[in-house]
Amino acid sequence: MDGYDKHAFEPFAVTVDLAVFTLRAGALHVLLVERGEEPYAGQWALPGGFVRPDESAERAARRELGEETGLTDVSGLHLEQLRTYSEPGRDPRMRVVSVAFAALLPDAPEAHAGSDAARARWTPYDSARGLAFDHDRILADARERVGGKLEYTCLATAFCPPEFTLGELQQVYESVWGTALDRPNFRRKVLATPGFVEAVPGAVRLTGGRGKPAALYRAGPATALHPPLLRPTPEGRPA
Amino acid sequence: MDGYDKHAFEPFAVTVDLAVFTLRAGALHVLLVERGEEPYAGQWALPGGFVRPDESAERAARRELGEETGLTDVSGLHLEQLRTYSEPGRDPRMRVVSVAFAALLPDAPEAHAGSDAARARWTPYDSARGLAFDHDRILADARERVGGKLEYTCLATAFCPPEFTLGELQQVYESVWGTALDRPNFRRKVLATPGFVEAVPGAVRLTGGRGKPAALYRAGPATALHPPLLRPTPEGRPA
DNA sequence: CCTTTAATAGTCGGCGTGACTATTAAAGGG
DNA sequence: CCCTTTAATAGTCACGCCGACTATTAAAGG
Repeated sequence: MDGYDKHAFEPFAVTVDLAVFTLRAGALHVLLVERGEEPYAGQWALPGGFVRPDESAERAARRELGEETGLTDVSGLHLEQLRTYSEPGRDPRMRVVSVAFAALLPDAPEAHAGSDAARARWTPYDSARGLAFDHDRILADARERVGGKLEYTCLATAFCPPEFTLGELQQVYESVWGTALDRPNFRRKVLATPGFVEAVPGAVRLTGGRGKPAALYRAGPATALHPPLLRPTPEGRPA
Repeated sequence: MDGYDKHAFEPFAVTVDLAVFTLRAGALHVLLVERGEEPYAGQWALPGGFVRPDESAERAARRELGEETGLTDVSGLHLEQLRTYSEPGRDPRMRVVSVAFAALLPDAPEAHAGSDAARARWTPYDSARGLAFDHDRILADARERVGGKLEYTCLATAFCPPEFTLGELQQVYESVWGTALDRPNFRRKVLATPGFVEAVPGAVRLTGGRGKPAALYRAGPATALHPPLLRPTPEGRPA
């Protein structure tokens, strides 16, 4: 922040990159766009774009989110700054630093190819490899961050529609963490956390097949989880 | 990352800002510099500077850290990217986005005024208010992040010299969290976590006054804490 | 009406942890 | 040289959370 008059001011391009997650058929999916131009033409990449001079990175990210998903209202969606990637050479053409964001969508509307991309597609997380630039790394960082936030925040409800069943909420955790959870224990934990979810009186959702319909819940006012809901460790990681 | 040919490329200045913490006399201190030029001339600010064209933000932060602290070797110090601040207008002169970092120092060598700053000083955290730009906000975010990381990582040893007592380690937690901890419980917890600390056989440190000298420990190989060492909640925060 | 499916309710033991008390070790003063 | 002081170290106890598991209930479909 200091020394404008002593050092030369070096211009950078500033972009945002978005890791947009959603759940489809119980599996974690991420929004990818196919690049139409060199470099990496024809390869898949995270959606993103330039930050305009009159907007913050957060605002640019939300604007891009609307453009790429085709959603008309993205104001309520959870958008979280991950970190900034600034290695020289991460873009072969010019010096560009990118502020990465993670976003969570309840439903998955069909992707709209933005102005710059050839195509856009929801891709299962496990199939999203070999992305352009350093986007493999960004995507992995995003998933790790979201997984961690599920532990100690109420973020999981951001993946769900306004009214959801506890089973659906559990699927959020299982998909992001990649582990199975015990249903009664999950239920007990969620209901014991004040303000996490609140019951919608009398409302039920048919499971599609047979069996008892599940009760519906809404996201509560709480944002933090005390105590946290820790993901099962495949044996503690000492290092 | 897309659309270089369709949108105008807008240049930004990219800087790093550093929240450098240390412990002095058992209290959390932060490194501040006095601005020599407008705007905010005469006010205190976080140290920082421009990212050069050939370096990443991390590298720029480490370079600035060396310049401002006067330390000859900053390679082993913990440096962590916080987030990026990009609000238009956060600098009245030009469009500048700043990548903020937090750093932890074991000892507190006297501060060297960098090339750009009038003075540099270690300041008690509680007295560090009214900083230039949005640095009040950055500093608060940094403290919150460091406090959180103490819960589930072994970061606390980064505040300590190579060999330290458990009492010193406890002071790290108490200073950053601003709460008192029960000594026997803290000791039990730390020693029960494999790889957090390892005893230095036979070595002791005089406490300065009377009383039994404390045993010395070194930082262990672990980086994560399982289970976490949660800070006492002044009654759970539901919202 | 019976079967099926899944939600919901309840139990039990272990472990981590907060609160607390007791003991030990060593430095410094008299 | 002993005795006081100071702080480290050891140990106890009960509560609460949580993982693992079993039992019951409710409703849809054949």
